[in-house]
Amino acid sequence: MPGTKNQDLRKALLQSARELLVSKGYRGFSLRQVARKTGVSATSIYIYFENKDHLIHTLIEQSVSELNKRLKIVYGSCADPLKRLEGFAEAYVQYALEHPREYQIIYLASSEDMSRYPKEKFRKARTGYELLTDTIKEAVAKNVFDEPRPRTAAYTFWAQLHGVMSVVLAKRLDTRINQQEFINQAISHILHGFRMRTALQPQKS
Amino acid sequence: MPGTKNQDLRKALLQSARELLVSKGYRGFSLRQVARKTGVSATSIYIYFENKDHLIHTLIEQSVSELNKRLKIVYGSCADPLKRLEGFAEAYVQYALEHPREYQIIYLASSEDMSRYPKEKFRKARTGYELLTDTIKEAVAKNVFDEPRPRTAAYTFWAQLHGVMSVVLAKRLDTRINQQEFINQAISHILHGFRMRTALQPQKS
DNA sequence: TTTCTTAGTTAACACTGTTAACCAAAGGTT
DNA sequence: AACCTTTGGTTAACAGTGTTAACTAAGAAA
Repeated sequence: MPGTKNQDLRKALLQSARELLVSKGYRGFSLRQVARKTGVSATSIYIYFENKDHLIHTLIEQSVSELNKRLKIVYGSCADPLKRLEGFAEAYVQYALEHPREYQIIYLASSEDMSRYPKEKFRKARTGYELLTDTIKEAVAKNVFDEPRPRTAAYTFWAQLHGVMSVVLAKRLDTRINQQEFINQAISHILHGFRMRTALQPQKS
Repeated sequence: MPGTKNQDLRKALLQSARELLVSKGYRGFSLRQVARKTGVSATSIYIYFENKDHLIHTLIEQSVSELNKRLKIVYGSCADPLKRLEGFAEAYVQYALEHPREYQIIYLASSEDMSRYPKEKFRKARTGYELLTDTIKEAVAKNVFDEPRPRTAAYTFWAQLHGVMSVVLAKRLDTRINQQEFINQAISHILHGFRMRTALQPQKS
């Protein structure tokens, strides 16, 4: 029935897809299951999405904008750049812990086996970086940081955070290490790494 | 022919598998292709490996021990703990850049869709962490670091490095950012984050 | 010589993503 | 009203996947 607004089915497919991805993981995720769950034939998916990768890209896009939304809130509610940076880190971590599967698929896009993540969506993903870059610039202006390349620094910041969370989510931590403590220590280290570096050279033995 | 030492075919399978994984990526990797390339039927693989995951685990194990070998060299050839730490970072980065596909499959093991990476192989993977932990302890002893939990710190160090390299390899960097410069800055930040933290609080505006 | 084990095979199952061919309902045009 | 075209969906099929079951041939052991 062409009567039904096509966007309805599209949304339903995305919803089913997300639920399946979250419950079964990426490996156990198939288009045919998505179709079955939605009560529609498998090929209908191709009316709304170019292919499997495109569907997943759309899922990722949603997750990214959810994460960015949280970052924007922090940005708007924190005046001090250093505190704001800390807030970014906490929001990021919180999102990753609350939605581990979603978080992981965000970074799935890049595992190069996946067809290239489209430029346009990539740009959208970058708004988070821009908030971060601005914050770092502010910190530099206030002489809290000494950072010649704020944009690069912003990427460094995210990259380090991502590494930490990917280790946590992969449950690759030594069992003797407390997870929350690990995260806290990592955030502290990361922030500390951005501090004014007077006298970089340590005392030689 | 039972005459052929079964380890020969096993090795040949692993070799084909590695080449395919490197050339086609994880997505385009299939057991049947491995078998075809090796000139054997697909089901023969199941004589030497429990299943696809187990084959990949073995590949990962090899890569991990290659990486660990490089780290051991650094460990043995660097007296100063701080320089050694830097050497670890460089060796790690170099390995990731030289063998990007291999590096990526190491971290593939954890993407949780994959069947659990066996404990025993996991332990082997930890020898790298131990070298690192020792080095950090040394640095603490020399009063270069102030680190209450060296083991946690070691994980933090790897996690951050991993984040950096995974961003680089996923080509997720803004085109305006120079890759090598990004890596260098990241390493510098990471090391800096471990430095003695006297006067942690910044001047408030 | 007969039996047993080993290393390998082929055939088959139940899936997968994706395409081609088809169909029915709705809308617009004459 | 009658026709055509588009839209949103279907079923059937293709080529490929991981994995299992049943089988076979070669060598070792009895």
